[in-house]
Amino acid sequence: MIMDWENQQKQQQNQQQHEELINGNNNSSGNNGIFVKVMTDEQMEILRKQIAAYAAICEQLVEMHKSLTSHPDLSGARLGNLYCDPFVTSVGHKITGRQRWTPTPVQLQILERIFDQGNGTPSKQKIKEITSELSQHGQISETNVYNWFQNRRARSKRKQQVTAPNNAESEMETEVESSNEKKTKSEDFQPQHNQATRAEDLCFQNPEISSGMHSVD
Amino acid sequence: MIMDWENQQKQQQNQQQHEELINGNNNSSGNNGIFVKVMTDEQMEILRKQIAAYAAICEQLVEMHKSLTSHPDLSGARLGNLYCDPFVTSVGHKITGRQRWTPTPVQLQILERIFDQGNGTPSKQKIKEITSELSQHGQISETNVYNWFQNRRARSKRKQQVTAPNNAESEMETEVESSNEKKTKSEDFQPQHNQATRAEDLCFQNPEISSGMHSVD
DNA sequence: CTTTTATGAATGAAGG
DNA sequence: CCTTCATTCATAAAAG
Repeated sequence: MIMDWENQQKQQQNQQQHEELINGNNNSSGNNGIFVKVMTDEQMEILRKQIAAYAAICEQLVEMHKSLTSHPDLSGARLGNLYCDPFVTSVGHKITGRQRWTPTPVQLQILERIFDQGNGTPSKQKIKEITSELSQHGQISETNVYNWFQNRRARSKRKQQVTAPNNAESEMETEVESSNEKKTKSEDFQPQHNQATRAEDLCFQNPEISSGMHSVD
Repeated sequence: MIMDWENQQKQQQNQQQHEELINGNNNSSGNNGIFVKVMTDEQMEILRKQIAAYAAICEQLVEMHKSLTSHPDLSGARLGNLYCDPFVTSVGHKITGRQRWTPTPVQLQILERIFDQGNGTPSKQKIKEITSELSQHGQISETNVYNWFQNRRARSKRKQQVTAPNNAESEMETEVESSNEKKTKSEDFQPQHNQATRAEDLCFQNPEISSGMHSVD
């Protein structure tokens, strides 16, 4: 469930691998069950609802916030103070200080979006704009943005190189890649047991996934 | 400000569904093949991040309200209900875990041997060779080898660092920050204090909020 | 089963 | 741009 993912994001919890056994739940025919990563319609629907729930919560919170804050000064920068955690106040020094920037999820999404827009050349001016926008979502500098794009491109390239190192002279279909290489992980290594079936593209990047997803049924 | 998350929604990515007909060619006993959605690892990763982003946003908003309103229970409790999703249980567990390469004893032995030979930087070509050799003893990829050497070197170095500094230990009051002391780098960005909007780092990290928000099960 | 540790992998930043 | 390093994250394995 969702919780598991969040736990992963936070700290190490024990968790175990789980592969869905297809056809294991609705059919007892002699179908020996293959292990793949797969979602049934039911699960898709569940996921959709879950995400929709998140979206709804966000909306509600935004609304609540809007109505609750009739004071203009309460918004924006003030929010940062919410995060005054015991660490900072107690030491006020370097304990909490992480020396390297880490993009917030929101920032990351924006960055990814910009990256996917194809304008592979983040010009100096562009960087400024982006930085400006992102700074509304957390501390950031132009250097951070620059580095991010630099790394993003390099690594996306390297990954492609691994994926298709076989073509030397024949030109492949060099389209469709921009949308394809937004993924960030999962390399070419083979898990010891079994590899999942491959499929075409599925893009869940958009929160409006909900409308898209249930159209399948 | 923070809830500019509408921006995220603007990101119109091409999203499409893909249905995989599993066992559709056989199995006509009652149910003629079921449609399921197959997701690749990358897609799973994307989804995971997407949801994590939502989670982070929601958490931030929740915190925000707790502070802005005098009734922390108001927002908190209400929100909890939104998560009461009866369906979650049907998915039950995580859909897919990320898997990682684990060197076989033989592979490990070979790697250690090569590492001890002193060649600190296995070039790309070298990596290929090593990978080739190791693949005879189990599933492996160049990336795995690359990572292994990276990690091996880094950790070997760190260990030395801990063992070596036995000289001039006069004021070992605040130890462990040895690497931090010489961190006179250009702090282009502000080491964030109260402005942080990163859920991973601060108060949101504790499971309490999570459990509060996810009153599933 | 839960907690801890070891380690593969991801990634921001520096160097060239 | 590309490579390398340092740090952090996530998880398989080990310990309790």
